[in-house]
Amino acid sequence: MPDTLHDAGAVTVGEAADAVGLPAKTLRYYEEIGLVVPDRRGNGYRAYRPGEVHRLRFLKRARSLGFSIDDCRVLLSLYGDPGRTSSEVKAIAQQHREAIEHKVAELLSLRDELDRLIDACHGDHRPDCPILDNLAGGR
Amino acid sequence: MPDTLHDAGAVTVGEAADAVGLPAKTLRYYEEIGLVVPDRRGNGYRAYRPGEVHRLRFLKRARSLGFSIDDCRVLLSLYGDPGRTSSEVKAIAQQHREAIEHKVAELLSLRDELDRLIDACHGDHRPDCPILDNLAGGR
DNA sequence: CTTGACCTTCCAGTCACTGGAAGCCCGATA
DNA sequence: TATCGGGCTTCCAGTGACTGGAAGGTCAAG
Repeated sequence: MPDTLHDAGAVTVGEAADAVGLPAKTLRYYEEIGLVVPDRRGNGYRAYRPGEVHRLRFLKRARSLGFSIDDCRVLLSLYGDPGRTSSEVKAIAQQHREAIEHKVAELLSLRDELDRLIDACHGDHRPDCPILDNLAGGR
Repeated sequence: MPDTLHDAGAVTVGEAADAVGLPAKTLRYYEEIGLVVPDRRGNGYRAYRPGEVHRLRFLKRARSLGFSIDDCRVLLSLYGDPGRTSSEVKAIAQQHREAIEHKVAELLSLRDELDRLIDACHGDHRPDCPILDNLAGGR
């Protein structure tokens, strides 16, 4: 576990995972797709430095807000770019917000349609069922 | 295209797809997973009979209501089972409704959180950005 | 020296398709 | 009869974002 002089402050994938609250598998996946690429120790073990752990935390938070991996890639690069503008960041967030809003509208419409079918179905021991009738009727 | 005496009323995958409004690829996929398995003509072509086209329409409608393929499998089997009870059907629909409701709640919570961040961000040419700050701060 | 907990890579599976390649079949035209 | 175009066949791979598992290397402790 040392290499302490060479990899000062660096931690293994398991330690980084515990520190951030993501599975180690996910960290390996993020490396594979080039999101957070740690150094390696002499034995081949990943060595996450504090900056990379920080990026992982950033990623975890962004993912928990529903941003796609591609969005996260852009957000991370903006985060690391002193020449960014806040309008670039805001645009991504707004686009994501609209996508969510759109999906909510879809789901609410589905829910309402299901509610109508569920209300129409007595739900007893008999076989006749307005839900199946609707599915079969296709309309 | 005949075989008319043997496969009366049966249509090819393309014709069935057009009739139902699903891509032919999807019909082949539904056969692969055992949802709707048509006969074959002498030349190997799929032969969808009216009953199978009907099941495909049922599937299309159920999928458009957001039911999973597994749900659809059960719904189809209930549809074809005279001994079913409407309560079985209703239970599936209610479970699906609750899953949708749950997802809506999640998305609305995400949306509200995004709204707060978006409102806090002035969105101009300057680099400082509460959205990035929040992602980086993790809290 | 062995145990056990790590770590490594690679492969497969998830869900419901979708795209594409290679090749067969059929009706219609030249 | 040759061939052309369109539709049919199968099989393989990719999507998003991981997740599970197998086979094997590494390391500190007992």
